Amino acid sequence: MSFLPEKISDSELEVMKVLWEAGDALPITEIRTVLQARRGWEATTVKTLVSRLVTKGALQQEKHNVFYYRPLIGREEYSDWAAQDLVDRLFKGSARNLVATLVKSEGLSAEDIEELRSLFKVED
Amino acid sequence: MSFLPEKISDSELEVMKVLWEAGDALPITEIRTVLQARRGWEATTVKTLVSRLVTKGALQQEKHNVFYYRPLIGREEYSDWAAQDLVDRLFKGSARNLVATLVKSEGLSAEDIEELRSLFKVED
DNA sequence: GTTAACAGGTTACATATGTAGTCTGCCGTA
DNA sequence: TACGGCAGACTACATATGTAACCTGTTAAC
Repeated sequence: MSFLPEKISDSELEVMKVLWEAGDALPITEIRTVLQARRGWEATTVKTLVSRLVTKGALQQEKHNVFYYRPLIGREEYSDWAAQDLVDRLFKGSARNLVATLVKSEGLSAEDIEELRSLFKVED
Repeated sequence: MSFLPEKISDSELEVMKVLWEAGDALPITEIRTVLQARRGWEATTVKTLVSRLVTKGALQQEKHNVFYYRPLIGREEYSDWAAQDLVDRLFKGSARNLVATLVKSEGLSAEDIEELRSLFKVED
């Protein structure tokens, strides 16, 4: 159940997102540029977060001219884990309860529901 | 969107759960008894967590012979918020994506899916 | 070739979190 | 009525997290 070496913090997650979006390993510069624009973070802040992620085993360093960083955890994988974690912590382990909550709380539009119905049909 | 005064940490959440389950305000003793059994926490640990929750505005103290603690945030309310937070942070703001993930990741049993279909019908 | 910018490494520092101890006063029981 | 236990208040301390500066060496541009 735990392909997650350690918890990824909120700020660290921002770094992961940049790499997931890129779909490829990136050098620090690239990551920094995105996060400077997106979050206003200083270069050193980004470097710290990246280092911590490497230590945690969430990123891998690849040496070229300069280090490139590659996610060792996929976005899907992480999202699945986070969803399951939420289910376990707050929905008594029942994914159904979570979905019911989303439906009731208007988190889903009519179109969403339409699309989900087809998803469910596939599952039959 | 934010009826949550501040973030509730994992350990603090355990305290909230005890009160949510009780469905009523409880004195420290009661909370401590449950968490000592459930998590092996010392009395002072429980007291610290309760204090922090009061400071955060998640619990209210009611003075009787002794303080009773009452949740100011309901479990439903918190769960809704946490679900939405997850959706925002990892599912691009689309609850549909989260549900799709749960379906794909086998988090839902055949019976779950059956029941959800009826939920969706109600939503029509 | 001298300088400006940046990579990589190290250090910093405040707040949050997990976990718990001390101290003081009251209250119920022997 | 003396004492043991617990409430409430305060303090403690390590690790995690958010955010960033400093230092040193390289590299690219002038």
